[in-house]
Amino acid sequence: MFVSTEGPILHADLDAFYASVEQRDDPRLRGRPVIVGGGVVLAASYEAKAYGVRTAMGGGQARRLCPHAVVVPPRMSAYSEASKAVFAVFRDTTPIVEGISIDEAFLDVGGLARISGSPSRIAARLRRDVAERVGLPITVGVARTKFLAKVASGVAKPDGLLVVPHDGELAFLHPLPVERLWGVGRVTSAKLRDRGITTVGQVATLSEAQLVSMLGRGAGRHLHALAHNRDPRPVQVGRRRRSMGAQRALGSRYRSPDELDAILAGLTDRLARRLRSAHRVCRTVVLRLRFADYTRATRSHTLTEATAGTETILATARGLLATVRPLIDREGLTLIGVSLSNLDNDDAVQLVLPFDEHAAGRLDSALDSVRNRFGSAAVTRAALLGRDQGLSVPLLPD
DNA sequence: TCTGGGGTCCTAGGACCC
DNA sequence: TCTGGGGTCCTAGGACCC
Repeated sequence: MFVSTEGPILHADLDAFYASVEQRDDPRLRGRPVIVGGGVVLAASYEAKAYGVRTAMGGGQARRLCPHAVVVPPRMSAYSEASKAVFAVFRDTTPIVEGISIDEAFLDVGGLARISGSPSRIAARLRRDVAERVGLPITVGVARTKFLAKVASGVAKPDGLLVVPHDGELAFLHPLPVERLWGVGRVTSAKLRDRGITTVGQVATLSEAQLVSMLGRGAGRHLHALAHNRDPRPVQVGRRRRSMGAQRALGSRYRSPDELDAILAGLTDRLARRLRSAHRVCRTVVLRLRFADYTRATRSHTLTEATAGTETILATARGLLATVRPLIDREGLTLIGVSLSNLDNDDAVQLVLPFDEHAAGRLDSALDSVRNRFGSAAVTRAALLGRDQGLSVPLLPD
């Protein structure tokens, strides 16, 4: 993992990504309101957003708001391909790229000044390159920190470019509504507004202790730092996925146990294939449920050995499902999902030592020999699995 | 307004270890 | 026998993001 040390930072965010790809690929859709996804809105073009259509809105409501919108089914492979092309442009701009999702990334352009010009010139060229090479509109925010760059792109959308100057950071930040802050969603926003706090500047007048008592330790500290424009997080290259999941909405219809089992098997099979093609293994299987009243529940089980085998994962998921039968019968299931976590590389080396009373002492010498063979960075975790398994040390090869 | 599918991170209690 | 502090892992739930 490579971590940069300097700014400035660009936040590049494709506009109405799925809808823009549809408009790019079908000229008849250009200039018209486009909604991707029928049951639920996955993306809406800016022409549709003008009528109040929003991502995650129910399809019925979206069509009522904008009856003349063109509704198209999603084409995930087209979006995935477009995303790869855009990320290639990002990496031609700077090697320090941190992908956040399919349609946005942070780029550290510190140190590029002599080669590529000022950050605003770099950002303008990036926008032009994405338009020319991929044919999509993209908004770029430029600032000294990740957080501020992200806020800037949000303010500049769509098809915009906004640079926050060093001496104008708080003047830019403090008048904004609290919902602009990354990490302030429905619940946090309601808690703040209940106390009459609506702008970032007002958040900045509160002490960290006040925010922590209002929102909890993590969120309170986070918000306090952001309101004072403190964000030391570097742009990180090569972050790896920490979990992988698949889920399916079931509607309100009753599903027999056999039907549920078949759905579970389908989800698990898909997921295990994805896991293997990513050359990863998992150790924890999580069953996700959502009920008719939209409450949620999860059940998880952690295996002693990592696996990417469909049979092992399915058997674990079935075991978890069996424990929640009564809950399902009582509440009515509307969504079922499986998520895999505790991921590792499938070529991680496992070093197993026989267990005895001297094992803990021997572990140190074993680790030393492993460090000598693979380098010190190779040792990522040491776990005592129990007497039967002995000591197991999963390793990442160089 | 009745909500898809994919993720991240945090919290908190309990088990277990030193 | 009772007491303590510190750490990791597992499980479950929740907020938030795109």
